[in-house]
Amino acid sequence: MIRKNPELVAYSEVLFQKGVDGMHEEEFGPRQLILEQDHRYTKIYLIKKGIAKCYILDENGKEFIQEFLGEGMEFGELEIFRNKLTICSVESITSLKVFSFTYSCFNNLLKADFKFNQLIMKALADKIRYKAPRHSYQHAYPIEDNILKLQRMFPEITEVISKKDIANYIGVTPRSLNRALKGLREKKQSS
Amino acid sequence: MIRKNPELVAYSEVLFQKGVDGMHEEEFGPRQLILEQDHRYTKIYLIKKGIAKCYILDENGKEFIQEFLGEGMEFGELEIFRNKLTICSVESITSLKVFSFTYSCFNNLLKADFKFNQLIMKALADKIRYKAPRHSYQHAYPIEDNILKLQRMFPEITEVISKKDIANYIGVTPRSLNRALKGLREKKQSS
DNA sequence: CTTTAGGCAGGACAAATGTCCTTTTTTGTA
DNA sequence: TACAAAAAAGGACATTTGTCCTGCCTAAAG
Repeated sequence: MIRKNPELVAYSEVLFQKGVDGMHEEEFGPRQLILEQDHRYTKIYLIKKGIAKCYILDENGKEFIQEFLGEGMEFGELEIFRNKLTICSVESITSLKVFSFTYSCFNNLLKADFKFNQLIMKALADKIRYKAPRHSYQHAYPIEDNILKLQRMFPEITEVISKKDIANYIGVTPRSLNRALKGLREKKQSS
Repeated sequence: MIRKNPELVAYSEVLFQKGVDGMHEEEFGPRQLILEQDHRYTKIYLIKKGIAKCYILDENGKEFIQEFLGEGMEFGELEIFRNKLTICSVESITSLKVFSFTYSCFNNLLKADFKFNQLIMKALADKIRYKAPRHSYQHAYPIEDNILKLQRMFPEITEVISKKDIANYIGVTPRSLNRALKGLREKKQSS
C-alpha cells in the first residue's frame, strides 16, 4: 500500500548519471507541501527516498488519500499529457529525496528513449490497476476487513503513518477507525 | 460520465484504412460479456459505436461499476504492459462496434507510431484523472448529491442505463438509490 | 386473455458510520 | 521535571445506508 517502482528509479538513476539535460536532484523536509491541488506546475517528480502522500481535498476540507508514494513513484506527470491543473496535492511524510524533470526533458525522454517511454506507460497502467479494486473493496467490505487487509499487506504501517492518515486513506473518520480497531482487539482476545 | 475519446477513434480509423496488420473490426450484441475478470486475453478493444460497462465483481457477487465506456474508449490494454490478469469485466450495454488490436499489433504501434503512443499515454492519464476524484466525491457526499451531479453531467442517463447499473456505479444498493430519488422529488415539490 | 418473470418502489427494522464531545495519553519544549 | 499542545481513545446520540420483504406494474410468452 506504500507503492514502489524500483525499476523506474534505477533507470532514472542511469539517466541522471548520463547527465540528461533538465533532470535535477532535490530534497524536501517532512510534512512539506510539494504540489497543491488545482495548480499548474512545470516539473515532474520521482521519489528516490522517503514517503509522501497524494490526496484530494474536498470543499469541506476533508482529505481523501489516494495513495502513499514510496521509492520510484512519480507525481505531477498526469498534467503533462493534457494541459490541465493538478487534481491532487502531494505532501511529504518523511523527508524526501527526489529527481525532478522539466516538462521539456520529460517529453524528450518519452519521445527519444523507448525504454523510458515503456516504464512510464507501465507506471500509468499500474496506477489504474491499483486504484480500481481499492475503492470497490473499501465500499463493499466493513472497516474491520479493510484494516486487516492493510495490516496483512503492510504490517509496519502504524509506525510510519499517523492514525489520521490511515483513516483518510480508508475513507472513514478517525472515530470509526478506532471503533473498528477496538472491535479487532476484542475478537483477538476472545480467540 | 459515459466517457469518450473522439481523437483516438478518429486516428484508429485512419490506421485501419491504411491496413495496419492485426487490426480488425468486430461487433457485439447488447448485454454480451466481452472480457471477464481474472482472465487473460490477447486482444485490445476500442469502441467505435455503442456503450459498454466496465465493472469489478467481488466475492459476494456485487458488481461495482468503474466506468461507462463510449466511443473511443479502449479496454483490455492494461494487461499488455504487465503480463497480468484482467481486473475488470467488460460487458456491452447497447450493441457494439469495435476495433480490435492483437497484442503484437498494439505493441508495434506503440513503438513505431509516436502519435499513437501519445494518444494511448493521454488515454491512460485521463483514466487516472477520472477515477481519482470520482471515488473521493462519492465517499464524501450523500447519495442525493451524487445523483444531482450525475443528472447535471448527463441528463439523459436514465434513458440508456438501468437503475441497477446506476446504483452500482454510485456504489450503493438500489434501495438506497430509491430513497435518495424520493428525497429529491419531495424537495423539488416543496420548492 | 392469462400467466409469469423481471424491474421498480417502498415499509420496517438492523447495522454501520458520522458528529460532537470529553477524557486520556503522548510528545515536544521550556 | 513540568507544562502546553497535539494525538488518540472513546461515550452518547443522530443519521445514513443496508437487508429483507412485500406488492405493484409492465412486457413478453403461452
